[in-house]
Amino acid sequence: MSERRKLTLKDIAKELGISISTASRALKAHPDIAEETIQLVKDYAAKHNYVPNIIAVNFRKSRTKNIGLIVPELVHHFFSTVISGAIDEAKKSGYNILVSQSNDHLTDEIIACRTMMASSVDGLLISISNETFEGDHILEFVDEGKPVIQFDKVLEKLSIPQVIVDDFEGGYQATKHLIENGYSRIAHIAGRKDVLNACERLKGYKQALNDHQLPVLEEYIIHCESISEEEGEIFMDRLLALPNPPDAVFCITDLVALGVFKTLKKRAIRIPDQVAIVGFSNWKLAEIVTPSLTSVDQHGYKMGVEAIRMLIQKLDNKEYEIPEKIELKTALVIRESSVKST
Amino acid sequence: MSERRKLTLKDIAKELGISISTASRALKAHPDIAEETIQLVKDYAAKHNYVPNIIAVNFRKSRTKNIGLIVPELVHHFFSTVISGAIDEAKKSGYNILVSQSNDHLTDEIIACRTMMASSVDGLLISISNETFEGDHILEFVDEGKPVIQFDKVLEKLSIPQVIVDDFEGGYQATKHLIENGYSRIAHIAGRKDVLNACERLKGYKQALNDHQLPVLEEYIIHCESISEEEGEIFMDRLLALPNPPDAVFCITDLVALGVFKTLKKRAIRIPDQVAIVGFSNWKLAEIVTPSLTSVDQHGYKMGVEAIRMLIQKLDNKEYEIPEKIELKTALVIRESSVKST
DNA sequence: CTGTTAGCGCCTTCAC
DNA sequence: GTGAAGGCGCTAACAG
Repeated sequence: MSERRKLTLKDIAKELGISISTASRALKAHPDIAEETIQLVKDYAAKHNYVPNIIAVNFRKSRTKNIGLIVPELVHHFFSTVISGAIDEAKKSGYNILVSQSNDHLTDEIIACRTMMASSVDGLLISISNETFEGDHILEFVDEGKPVIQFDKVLEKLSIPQVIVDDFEGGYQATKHLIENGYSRIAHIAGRKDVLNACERLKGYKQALNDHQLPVLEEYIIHCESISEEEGEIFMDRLLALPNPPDAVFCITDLVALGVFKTLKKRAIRIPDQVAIVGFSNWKLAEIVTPSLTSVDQHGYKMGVEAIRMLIQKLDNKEYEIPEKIELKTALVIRESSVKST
Repeated sequence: MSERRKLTLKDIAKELGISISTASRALKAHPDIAEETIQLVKDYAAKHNYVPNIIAVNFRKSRTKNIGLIVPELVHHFFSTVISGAIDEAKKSGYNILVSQSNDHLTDEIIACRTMMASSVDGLLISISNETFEGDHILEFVDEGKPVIQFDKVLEKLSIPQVIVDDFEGGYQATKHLIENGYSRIAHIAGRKDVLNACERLKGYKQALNDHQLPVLEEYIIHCESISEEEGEIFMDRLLALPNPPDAVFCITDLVALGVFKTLKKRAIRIPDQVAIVGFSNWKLAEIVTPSLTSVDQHGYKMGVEAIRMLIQKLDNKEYEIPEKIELKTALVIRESSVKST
């Protein structure tokens, strides 16, 4: 079993009575090595199953073939989907994905970045935490000449390429869908004011109302802090307490929508006949709840794939133009929670 | 900005008029270097923020400080929880986690293993696919002298250390709980006969019935193939068609339980008054469904932590004994689906 | 066509 | 207390 030392080029060279470099070149079928030498070496290598020492190769080429990937939270349907896409795509080019999480804390994110840097990944994919408003720790990568791609949650001012979803469009579509299905008093339980994605969704919501001659009412817009189920419950209660309560709610994310469900059920308010709901992200739970939840899909897998592609193109230094920003279209998945049964 | 070449030991040595080896030793505060030299070097290094080239260090030590982690499916609540624990724990010892997935296919698993091997991880954590009954691809790691730890879904015959959950106990507790809550005709929608975890849960179920003088009825036990929501629906229908249908169902996993929910709701059968349900894994969905689902928690995060600990102990070659098998206890999380409202 | 040489950056005997 | 030298495994420029 173990401890048979791995075969090296040196061993092959000695055994075959050739030089190390010839052996090296033969294995790569270098054009000016004799065909028969190539065969000789390749056969020997195959027979003794020679495997090049990757650590040495990487050292020589000063790279690792590893790509760092930092997300706010790993145990999260959307992000795990992105990771899944990133892994599958990276594999195709022989890259590995090294995952880390920030738990939505800036300090953790900075540590994760430094660790990634220390372990010498060739490049980085990052989706920033809710607490990240400065990106010096991210720029350190760029300063080292390592490419970085932001995805989903991005820091606009960094001027680092990004792969995002069209949150504005998503918000617009969700709201438009509600309007077209006969709802007119549409509230929005929004995200944090300081998070870009949330702002875009809010803008989309407002624009859709405007485009359909509906008023934008400030009392219909409530901003979350923790983006939790509890907030959904509480804020829905608050909305219902209004003199003129809404007949539909567009929620910043499915989890919040779930809280809204709870409040409505507790009060025996029928969904979608009395109040309609649309979520965002299209988590697994959207299909599970009763009634099932209409939600805006963000194409997480695709986002992972595209982000990796962009990064690998930069790494491999292909000459053709690489777009600095990819904006994926959202897809509204219409289910029961937003379509009246009549 | 970029392209300022990184500082090396050589640079420091030249600058300070000392030799490379002295610089190297000084940075590690080697005992027989003069205190003042140490200060000199350390100060210089700090001032010019010298960072050792990890790739070179790893090459020298022929290791990577990377640990491979292969799961059947990344986008899966339980596994992402395990990964999360593994990452957090590995970080503490300066190890990185390199994630890959098999999609529950043997071929993909083999490829993932080879890729991991090629990229030279120092060790491997693996949870096998449903199609894995031979483990030569896993043994290749061991042959290379790289430690491997199995977790959750393991191949018993490999005699490779494992971290698992006590599935037998989980099945036993779930069934016992149902019995104690007044249910006596308890069915089990089981997993595949060829998957160890599923067999253990089934054994636990049977044992609990035996211990409480209840008969084990073959018609109450149905084996899944794909472990899907659809199967839950179909099999529940089948169970209800029995002359003497069950009054409770213990499901191999929460997803299957969800299918059971659907069938019961479709037929307007009240949960848990007419039929009780217990799931397994305690996914997020268990708290979300109505009524909420009683489920057996597998402590995924802890499993990730323990598996990494075990592996790192092997890597760091600590001399004290390392248990070859850690069996975590399950925890029954009692919710509404299994407790009569009376 | 093939071999020699010179590193990549770091660590570690072995001398002095 | 410090330095010189060799080598980890592989690649590539430079000679023949």
